[in-house]
Amino acid sequence: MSHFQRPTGTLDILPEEQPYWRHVRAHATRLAERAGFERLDVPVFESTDLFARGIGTGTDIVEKEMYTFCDKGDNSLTLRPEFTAGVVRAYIENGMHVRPQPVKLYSTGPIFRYERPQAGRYRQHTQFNLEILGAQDPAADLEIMLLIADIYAGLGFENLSFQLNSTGCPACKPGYVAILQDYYQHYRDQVCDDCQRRLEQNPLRVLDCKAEQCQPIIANAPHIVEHLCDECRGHFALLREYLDLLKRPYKLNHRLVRGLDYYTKTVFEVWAGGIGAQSAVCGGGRYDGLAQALDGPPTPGVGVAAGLERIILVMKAQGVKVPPLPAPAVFVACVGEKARPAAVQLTDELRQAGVATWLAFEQRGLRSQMREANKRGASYTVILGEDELARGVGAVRNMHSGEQATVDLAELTAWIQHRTAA
RNA sequence: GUGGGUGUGGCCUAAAGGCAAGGCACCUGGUUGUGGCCCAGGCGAUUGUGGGUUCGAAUCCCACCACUCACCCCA
Repeated sequence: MSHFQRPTGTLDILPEEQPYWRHVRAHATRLAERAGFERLDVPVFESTDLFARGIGTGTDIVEKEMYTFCDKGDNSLTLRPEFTAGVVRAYIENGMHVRPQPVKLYSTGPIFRYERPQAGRYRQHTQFNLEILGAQDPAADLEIMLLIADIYAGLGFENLSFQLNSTGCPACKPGYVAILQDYYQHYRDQVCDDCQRRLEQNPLRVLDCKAEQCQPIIANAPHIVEHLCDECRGHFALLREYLDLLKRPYKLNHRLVRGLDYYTKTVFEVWAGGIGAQSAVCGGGRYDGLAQALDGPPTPGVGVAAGLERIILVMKAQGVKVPPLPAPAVFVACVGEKARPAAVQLTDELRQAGVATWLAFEQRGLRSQMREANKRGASYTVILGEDELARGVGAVRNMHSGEQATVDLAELTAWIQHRTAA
């Protein structure tokens, strides 16, 4: 065996896996476009500085997870560790703020983060991403959440848990952080080492600590929703009112804080069971300060990113069926060198007519070719040998019933077309 | 970055210090030109890599690599 292996944390997606991928992508794309989202493709790599400034220099992603390299022009570039920063950059750079607002965009493709792989986590994974730029209305937050919920529902998912919280804005978040830090003062020597560090660097993160000794302290910690400013409180109340109106269940999770700096107001995740410890199948929220942080015009935004590998894990765990790979409609077998030109010609003719056709290569026994036709799941096998050539016909065998007919070569394509039309 | 588990043909699984065995898959034949079931044969492994112990290592020891699960964190 070759000593070449795929890089750690990457995936080969084999042909037999593709039905899942095709189905998820087609479904998500269809629903996104139905809701007025347009596709935006952004580069796989961007200036390192874009992500550092967009995501935040104190975050794990920027601190230790980026694939950063220097190109020959001595520019520091980074393989995108998420979509949002690139999408907002594209919005600003292409002057999309002069289009009718808001702009609703979807993107899909590979994302790169240098992490230790585990169930549902890879160094290269694939996201389906939605963003609404230029809308402050909580109805935009709602629309993102509804769309993502509809995508999961349409895939047949059950038992998903929607987790919702608000993390405030620059006007109220610092006040809450101070209150939280103040509360933790009393328990400084009781919390885990990680939380001692978090209290200095990223205080909100103490809330989703899983260490045993921190649980009772978290349970009694003040809730951010009780310390929001008027604007944030109103926004959050309206969003929840809409969700209730539409009878969309969600769980208010005071401990939900996300790892990226740019989030303001709404944050949410969707959790699925049965796929290991990495159970979030999507995560998102509002980022009203991001465009400005990237030197663009002040532009509110809200979005979500869904991980396709995890979605496919859920599909498998829940036994969701997907359309199978298409099998060839016709297998062209040929006996004897003299029949080959006719076989090649017939194959081309069938394909030009839109019939999925497989041609047997090499000179092999008919038995072997029939076996191959069977294994490939062909509906019909056309046998071309010297007998048939002499009479200008092909022997056409129905591989399901075993019936065999003799058909004029001139009419064969139409004959097959007629019988294989969906 | 930390910790646990696992590495034997393409895939699955035996061999517990003494000839690396079997199943699936693949190829060929049993039928001069007819698939699925059956039967026969064949191809295919320096046992993840490198060292060490031993007369002898898939097996014991060490290191590295990879996979995997979990922590951290996240899709």
